[in-house]
Amino acid sequence: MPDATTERPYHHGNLRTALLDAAERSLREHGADRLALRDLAREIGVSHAAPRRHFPDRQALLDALAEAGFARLDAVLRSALAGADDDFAARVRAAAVVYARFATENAALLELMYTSKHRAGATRIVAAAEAPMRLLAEVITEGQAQGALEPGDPERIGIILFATLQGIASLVNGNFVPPDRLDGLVETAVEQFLRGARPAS
Amino acid sequence: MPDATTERPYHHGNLRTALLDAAERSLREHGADRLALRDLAREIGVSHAAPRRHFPDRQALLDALAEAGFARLDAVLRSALAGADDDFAARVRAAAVVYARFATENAALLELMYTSKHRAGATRIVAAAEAPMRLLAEVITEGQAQGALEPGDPERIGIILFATLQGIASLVNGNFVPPDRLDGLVETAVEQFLRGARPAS
DNA sequence: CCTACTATGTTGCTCATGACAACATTTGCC
DNA sequence: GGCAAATGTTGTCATGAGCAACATAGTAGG
Repeated sequence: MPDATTERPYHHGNLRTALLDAAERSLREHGADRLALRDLAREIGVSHAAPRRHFPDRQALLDALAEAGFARLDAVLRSALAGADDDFAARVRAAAVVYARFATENAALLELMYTSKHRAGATRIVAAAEAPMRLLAEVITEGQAQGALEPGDPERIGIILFATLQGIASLVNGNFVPPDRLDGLVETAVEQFLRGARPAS
Repeated sequence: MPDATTERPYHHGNLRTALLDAAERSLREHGADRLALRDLAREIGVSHAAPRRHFPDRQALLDALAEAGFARLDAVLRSALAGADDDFAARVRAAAVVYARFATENAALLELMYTSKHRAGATRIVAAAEAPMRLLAEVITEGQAQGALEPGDPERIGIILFATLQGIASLVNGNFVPPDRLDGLVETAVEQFLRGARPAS
């Protein structure tokens, strides 16, 4: 019987979600290294072993966070593109700005997302990453159709754009470049990209 | 008195270096997460508390590894550039290829190097990173002098090149892109960079 | 030489965490 | 209603980080 005052039913209801939420906050505040399952359990008010019912081990939770991160990134990008002009340059700019913002506002999460190395079972993460990458590739394809871009494998070109943005964000997140230079760098990168990948006149 | 057979003098001689070496191997084999000071101590044959005399805590060791990593990267880049042609495009290509190789052959180390977030005292790492960045900027400056590049802050342009390469390596290291595409991507990225940053004709 | 003094290692703790097992309570389905 | 699967709980173990007190080895003056 639940205690009327503390209101703690035996079953939490949706511990999994609560864990992911708490984990994301912890990630943001303290980084992945200091994220402890037991902390989350305490914070939520369940026993220290409860998380195990939803995530076999710590890494599984981190993987789930990364996976969700890519989904969110995809959503954010899609939303930005939906609101953007039809002009190819404008669309690339919009995507780039949004990506950069997402990447710097969720630095620790980004790290998690791209740090799948050394785990065999990162298949889900890689799959989740395909959505935003395909999205970029689609934008590229549009650009090629508009004649703004040289022909060629759109995926390859998209990957390079993706990589450039990720690299810039990574340099900012690592304090190698002051944050106030972010926008300028992204802008220059996009300009160069547009110039470098346009058809030979 | 040292035991003649086990040959273990009370003082190791240069534990610090031994620790860094062992740490780098462990990093390469198991990743930063599973790097344990006690493991290193065991492997080297000293007591579990010995590392503390050289690194106040685990993070300090990781920081030292990252710092050394940037030094090595700088050396590798310098060496590649020293052996490269005077031609600007050739120099950029050489640097890019070497960077990409270093980054993918030392994936876990690279991660450490760029993951200084969330630590206040990462000053040394950031400082160490300046060497290779300056090097890139110098190459850019040369290119501008040769007229192969548009004028403008060489640092900014160098950062973008740097970021692009880092991003590509990161995507490969994270298994988001198959390793055999690395060379092609780097090449394309360099071509686009050279086209995108050259002076408006 | 011999005596501090400092650097470097060692032993022995404490504490936290992840992982696991055995048990308890719900929930839902037949 | 009753049984099986979910979901939580308590208890335990192994491991590692960090700290303190102690031991040993170089080293620098006197």
